[in-house]
Formats: sequence, C-alpha cells, structure tokens
Amino acid sequence: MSPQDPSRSGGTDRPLTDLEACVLGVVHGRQPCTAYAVRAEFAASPTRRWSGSAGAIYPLVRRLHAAELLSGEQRPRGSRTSILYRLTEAGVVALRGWLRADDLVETISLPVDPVRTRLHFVGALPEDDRRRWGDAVVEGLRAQVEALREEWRLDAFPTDLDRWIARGALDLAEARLTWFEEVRRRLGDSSALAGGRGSD
Amino acid sequence: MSPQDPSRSGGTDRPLTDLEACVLGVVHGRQPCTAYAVRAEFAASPTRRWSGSAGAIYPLVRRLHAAELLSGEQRPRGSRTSILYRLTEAGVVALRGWLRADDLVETISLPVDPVRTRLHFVGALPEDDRRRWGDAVVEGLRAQVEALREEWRLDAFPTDLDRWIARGALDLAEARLTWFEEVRRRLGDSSALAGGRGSD
DNA sequence: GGACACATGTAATACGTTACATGATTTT
DNA sequence: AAAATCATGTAACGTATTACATGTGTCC
Repeated sequence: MSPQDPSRSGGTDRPLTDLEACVLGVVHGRQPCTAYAVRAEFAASPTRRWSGSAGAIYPLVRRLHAAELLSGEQRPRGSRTSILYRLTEAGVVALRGWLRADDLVETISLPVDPVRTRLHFVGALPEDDRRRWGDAVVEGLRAQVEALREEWRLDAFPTDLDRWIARGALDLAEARLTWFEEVRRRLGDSSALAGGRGSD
Repeated sequence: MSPQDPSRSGGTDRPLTDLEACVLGVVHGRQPCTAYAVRAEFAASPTRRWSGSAGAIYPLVRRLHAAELLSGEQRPRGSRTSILYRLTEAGVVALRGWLRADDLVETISLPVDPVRTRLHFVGALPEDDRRRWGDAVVEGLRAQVEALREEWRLDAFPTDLDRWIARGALDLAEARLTWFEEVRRRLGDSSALAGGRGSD
C-alpha cells in the first residue's frame, strides 16, 4: 500500500517516516495550525535536516489528511482557502507509535557529524590546507558554542522541555568542540594521516 | 548541466554532494578499488546515513567515472568485467575542494540527534509510556557507550586518525548519555511538557 | 556438485529540493 | 497604488531505497 493511498485509515500501516512524524508532532503542539505554520517551524529549526520546502510539506500534509491522521477545517481566505489542521485520534496513535518504537536502533544511532565525516578524508589535503581547515572549523565551532551558551544564559524557553532540548544541543556542541580542539593540535603531523581510510 | 552529464570534465562544476565526496574519499584511501569495496565500506559504517545500496553506488561511481573524477582500469572476471578505480587529478581537486569548502556552515551545523528530535514531541505520550521510553533509551545509549569504550580500550586502530575519529564518536556518545540521563529523571513530571512544541 | 558468500548490476518507486507561479495582506 | 511579505501551491528534477536478477568463486 503506497504512502499516499487515501484508503489507509488506521494506524496499523507501515510506520511513519521521520518527516511525517515531525509534521504530526508540530501540528500536535500548535493545533489548530496550517501547513504554512509547519513549514515555518521547520525553516526556523537550527538543524539542516529538512528545509521545510513547500514541495515537501504541502503534499505531505495532504497525504496525512487523506490518511485521516489529520483532520482539516476549511477557512475561506479570499478566492483561496486555508486549512486549519488538527490531529485525529489515529494521528495521535500514529505519533505515539513512532515515539515509542519497539526498535530503538534508529533512535539510538550515533548522530552523523559532518566534521567527523570530513576528518576521515582530511589526509587528502596538503599539510598547510589541513591546518587552515582545522583552524576554521575550531573557529566555527567556538562561535556555535558561544551562541548556544548565550541562548542558554538568556533562558528564554517557553517550557522546561525546551530548556532540556537546548541543553542537549549545547552539551553536544561543547563535547564536539573540546574533542576537535584536541584533534586540531595534531593536524600538522603527517605521520598519522597516511591511510586516509574510513567513510563514517 | 545535470550531474550525470558526461561532458563535465573539470573540477570547476557545482560542488560535490556529500555522498559523491565520500565515495571519492573512500576510493582515495584504498585505490585502486572496486565499486563493491566502496559499497562494503559504507555498509560497514556504524552511522546510518547511507545504506551503501547497490542502486546508489554503482550509478554514482559510473557518473564520477564519466565526469573523469575517477579513472577505471578494466579487469576481466569471467564474462563480467570488474573495474578498478583510482582518483584522477581532477578527482583529487574536487575532493579537496569539498573538504576545505569556503562555506563551513554545513560542516559546522549541529549534528541531528534522533533522541533530541523525539524529545520535542514526547509530550504526546502518556506519563508511564514516557517513562518507559526514557528507560529504554537510557539503556540503549549505555550499551552504545559501552561498546565504543570497549573498542577504544582494545585500541585496534590502523592509524592515529582512526583513533581520533573513534574518540570523537565516543565523546559525543558520552555527552549524549550524560545529558539524557538527567532528562530521563524528569520525564515523569507532566508540568514541563504541556506545550510539546518545536521540531528540531 | 550444491550451497553459500562475493560481486555487479537494473527497474520500479518514493520523495525532498529547487524553481516557478500566483493570490492575499500589510506596509510605505 | 507599488512594493514587500505572507501564504498556498505545482512541475521538473535528481537520486537513494528496496527488490530483483544474475554471474563467479569457494568450501564442504
């Protein structure tokens, strides 16, 4: 049964994709809300996983609506109509199913770190480029940590949950910075980089 | 000019995608090597970013070959032929260009953490499910850290670079575990979760 | 010589991105 | 009323995934 099959009605189907689940989650958090609001929230997200592009969100929301995981309330808006979405019971069930997946492998999986990925291949750079790259990355990571610390200091979080999430981001960023500062110190030694294998 | 346009010959084109760059990087590290070897390395990677599926790698390698970023040496193998690839000069240039990208935004960007993503929406779970989920995640993260620590302890890394990369993965995993243990302690309080907004 | 892993692909499918198009509302 | 911004979409495109098909070498 294809994902956009409108005959799907229950929560007994294939599990949600991450994007579907996140859309359901966002709607759940701000219902009633429009597809545009979901889009805006994705666009505002600091991570670059999804762009929240129109071509992804509008069709996806329509699909979730057709699958009756979302209910829509028409709201006239000139010649066009806006739709205010809410989660249906099936939508809540589906979202919960995604959250407490029996298989946690994907949830637990080690986050992909673009710095670590690139580090695998840094042996392909000449020594001075390597050092320059390391300096630039350290600088970028420091700025990132600084920004997250400032956000933390201001403590303008609507809920405790938001604060915990921000804390997690900050802790991760700090750990990465500390680690990479150590690595950078050694980026000059060619001896260690001969192989250049691995792909993350 | 489309990515598989065989007329592309230099390194002056659009920047490489991450997958393209990683393929070049792997070939660079083990050249000469076959598409299958690249595939195997992706499949062996602990992260789940790419599956290294045949349908992705074989066409991609052919594209890189057509673009003359890879050179191929035919090797008869029964009725089929195997191709041993190497990086061309243009391939090295392209790989280096990807590594020391002028725009580090993507490199620096905060790693996507599936745990953090799910935490955004955990308010949609009833309280006891929430606690159960938290316990399961902590258990999973502990096992992950344990495995990485063991790998670290054995210290069976071909190069220093491999060791640093493993250290980075371990540090990240430990930071995530420490953070989430703290979070889990509070997953019982409903007060904090009322909003349930955010999308990572 | 059958089973099994190694190795090389192709076809169908799904979906996220970019780029474009257009309507509605607010600002100046 | 022109410009900018908010809002709702569509079309073309590329490409990663799954599932399948098939050849090749090795091990018992």
